[in-house]
Amino acid sequence: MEFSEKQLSIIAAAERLFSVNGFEGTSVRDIANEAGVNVAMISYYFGSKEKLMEAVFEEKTKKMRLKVENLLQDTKMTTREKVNILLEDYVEKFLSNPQFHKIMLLEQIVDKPGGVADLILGLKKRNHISIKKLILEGQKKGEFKKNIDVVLMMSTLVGVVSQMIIARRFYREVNNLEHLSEEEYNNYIRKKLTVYLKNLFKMILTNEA
Amino acid sequence: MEFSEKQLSIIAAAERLFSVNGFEGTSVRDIANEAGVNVAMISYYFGSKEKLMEAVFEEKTKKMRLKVENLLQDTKMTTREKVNILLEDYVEKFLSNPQFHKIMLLEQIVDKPGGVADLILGLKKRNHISIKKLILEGQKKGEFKKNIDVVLMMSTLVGVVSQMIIARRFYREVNNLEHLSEEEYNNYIRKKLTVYLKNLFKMILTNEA
DNA sequence: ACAAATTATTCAAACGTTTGTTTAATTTCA
DNA sequence: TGAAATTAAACAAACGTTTGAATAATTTGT
Repeated sequence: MEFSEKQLSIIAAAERLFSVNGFEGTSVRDIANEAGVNVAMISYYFGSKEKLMEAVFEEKTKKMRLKVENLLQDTKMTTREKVNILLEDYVEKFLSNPQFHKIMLLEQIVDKPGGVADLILGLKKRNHISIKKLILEGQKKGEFKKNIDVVLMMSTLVGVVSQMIIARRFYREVNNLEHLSEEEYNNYIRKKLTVYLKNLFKMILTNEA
Repeated sequence: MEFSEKQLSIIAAAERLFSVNGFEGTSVRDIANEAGVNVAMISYYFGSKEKLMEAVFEEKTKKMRLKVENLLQDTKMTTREKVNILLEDYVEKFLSNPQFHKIMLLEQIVDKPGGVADLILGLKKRNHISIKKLILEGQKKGEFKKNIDVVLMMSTLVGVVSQMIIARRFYREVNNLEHLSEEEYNNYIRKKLTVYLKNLFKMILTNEA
C-alpha cells in the first residue's frame, strides 16, 4: 500500500497518540486534530479507526522486514558477530521508535483476534524461523552450545528492551539520571543495553563469560 | 481498605475485563454485567471507574508486599539461594496472575500521571531498595561479582516473564504445544522459566555457567 | 487548447450509540 | 421505622461514522 503525504501525516499523528493514550484512549477527533485534518478524512482514507491502526503497523514495519534474512546470507562474519549485529539492530529499532513499540505491546497484551496482534504474530513467526536458522548455523560451526530455547532467548531480548522503554521513568529516577536530556538519556541507555545484551547473549549462547 | 464480598466480586470482574480489553476498552456496564450487579453500584461503592481501578491494584498487591523484605532477614540461606527463591516467587506471582500482570503492563505503558502507574512506580522503588540490599549482601560475602546493574537485571527478569505471558499464543504455536491444556501449559512454562532464569541469574551474578 | 464532464478531496453538521455518572424511587433488612 | 442497598431511568458528553454540499484536481471530447 502506498500512502500520500496527507495520509502519512494522519498515520504519524495516530502513531503518536496511540502510543501515549492507547488505541481505545485515542479518539478519531484527537487524531484528526493532531494531524490538522477534518475528522471525516480518516474514514475517507482508511475506512475506519481499526483500519488506520493496521495502516500504522503496515507503514512502520515494511522497512524492517528483510533485515534478519540478509544477515543470514552473509558468509564473511562469524555467527557470533551476526548475533551481535542482530542485537544492535533490535536495540536501535526499539529505542528509536519507543512510541511505536509501545503500541505493539498494547496490541499484543489486548490481543484482539483479527486485529493488529495477528499481524504481529505473523511477523514474529517469520523472524523466529530466520533466527532459529542463525542459531543452528552457530551450533554447526561449534560456536554455540546445544539446547538453546530460541523463543526464551528472544523473549529475553525483547523483554529487557521493552522493560527499559516502559520503565523509563523508573530507571531514570533510581539511577539519578534526571539531569540528562531525552536525547542524552537515549544514547546512554542505548550503549548500556547493547553492552549488557552482548555479554548476556555470549553467556546464553556459549556458557562463557 | 476492607472490601465486602460484593465489592470484591466487582473488583474481580473488573480485573478480568481490564486485562482482556484494557481500561478504556472496558465499560462500567460490562463490569457490572460480569459481576451481576447494577451499574450504579460501581459509583456507589468506589466513586468512579478510575477509583475502582485503584481498588483492583490495592487488593491484588496488598498480599505480596513484604515478601522481599522477609527474605532479607533470613540468615540461614546463602544469598544465591535467596535469589533463587526470589526468582521462583516472581515467576509464580506473575504466572498465577497473568490477567492482573497484563493490567499492570497496560497501565505502565500508558503511564497516565496520577493513575495506577504512579502506584506501580512506588511499589517498584520499594522493591528495588530491598533487592539492591540483597545483591550487596551477596557481593560482600564474595558470592556475586562487582558491577551489577540491579535495574537492568530486574528488567531482564520482569521482561522475560512478561514476554512469556504476552506471547503465550506465539510460544505455544512455535513449539507445537497446542495439545496441552491451559493448566498443563502453565506448569510447563513455569518449570521452563524457573530453570532458565536460575541459570541466567547465576551467570549474571557470578559470571559462571 | 479549452470548455465540459468526471472524479477526488475537504468540510461542517448530524447520525445513532455508548460512555461514566447521577438521580430519585423502591426494596431489603435489622 | 430508618438507614443501607439496589434498582431503572435519565443525564450530558464523547464516541466512530455518514452525510451532502462545496471546492479542487484531473480527464475527456472536440
